[in-house]
Amino acid sequence: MKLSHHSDYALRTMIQLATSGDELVSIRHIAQTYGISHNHLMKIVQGLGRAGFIETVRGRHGGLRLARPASEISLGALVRHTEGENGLVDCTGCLIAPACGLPSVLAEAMQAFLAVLDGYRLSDVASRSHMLRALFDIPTSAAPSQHALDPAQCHTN
Amino acid sequence: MKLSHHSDYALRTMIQLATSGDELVSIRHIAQTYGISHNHLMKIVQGLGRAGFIETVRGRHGGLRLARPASEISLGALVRHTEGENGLVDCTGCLIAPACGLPSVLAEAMQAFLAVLDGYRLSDVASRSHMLRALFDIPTSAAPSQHALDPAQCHTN
DNA sequence: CATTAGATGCATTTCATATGAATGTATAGA
DNA sequence: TCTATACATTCATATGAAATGCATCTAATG
Repeated sequence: MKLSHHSDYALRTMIQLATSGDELVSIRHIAQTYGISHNHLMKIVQGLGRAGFIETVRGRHGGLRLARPASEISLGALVRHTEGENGLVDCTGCLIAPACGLPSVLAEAMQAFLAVLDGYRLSDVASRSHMLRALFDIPTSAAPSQHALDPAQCHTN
Repeated sequence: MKLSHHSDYALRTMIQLATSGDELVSIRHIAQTYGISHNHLMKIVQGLGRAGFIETVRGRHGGLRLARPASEISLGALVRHTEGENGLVDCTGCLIAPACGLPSVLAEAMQAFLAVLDGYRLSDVASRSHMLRALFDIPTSAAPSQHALDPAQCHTN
């Protein structure tokens, strides 16, 4: 059982945007950061845009930014969006479907999975902003939009 | 996020074996029940055998049966086996891996998922034995647990 | 010893996913 | 206004894991 690359890249994109604050970041730049296909990321971004997670700005100097603060974006909502809401198994055509107790158990397990993610927000997984900015090669001058609190505070470990 | 067909078929096989009691059931028969590839199911079965979930009997009138009572087989253990124990994402090569908070959150969610499955046993999802026996076309005379009767019933085609 | 059924390795096919290419649309700046 | 840049959209292609098929081996039964 694996998260699709689609979800993986969507989450990484969101982390990069969270770290970049109000700065616009281009799809090309993000794709280069992770060494993935520009075209592929484009489609993922469109999904994120349509779902209201990010804002996209066209034209020269365009790019992406979060539509809301990272602290207001639920990881559960993100994963629900990127993974779709379909069940873990497809029982259509299965002979024993009417008598099978599996779907309900799997649905319960899936709910538990998503419930954990609902308890975290984007800001929780992008909390090491100092380290992340270094990795993303963001100049420290371009501080994350809101108040710049003590960078030492960001370290969670 | 989906369970692999591999897991799906493994679980279905286990349900059929649970419903068949001590009777040996051939791989061919199970494959025909679900309309899937005999060869494919063979490999899944081998995995279940090596992991100690089932007993396999070679030779004429051979087949499969559960290695332990269905009430002692945990669904969590089964899914852990069929899905492997690898994480939901592969972070090797990801630039931000050292600062990324995602893996730990996903691991926690996965644990919650498996914890739910650990709370159920094979017998829980195969509990509608009367209905299942009808679907599997198991004669009601062949009681769920005990001895075999009519040898003619062994032939699957 | 012939038949049945699981064990195993290898080749092939299938299909969702990922990638690439081409074109359209919107914005900024010279 | 013109050009460069960047997101939007559609269609075509490539890739890789999963599934399937085939051949051969081992084991058990009558």
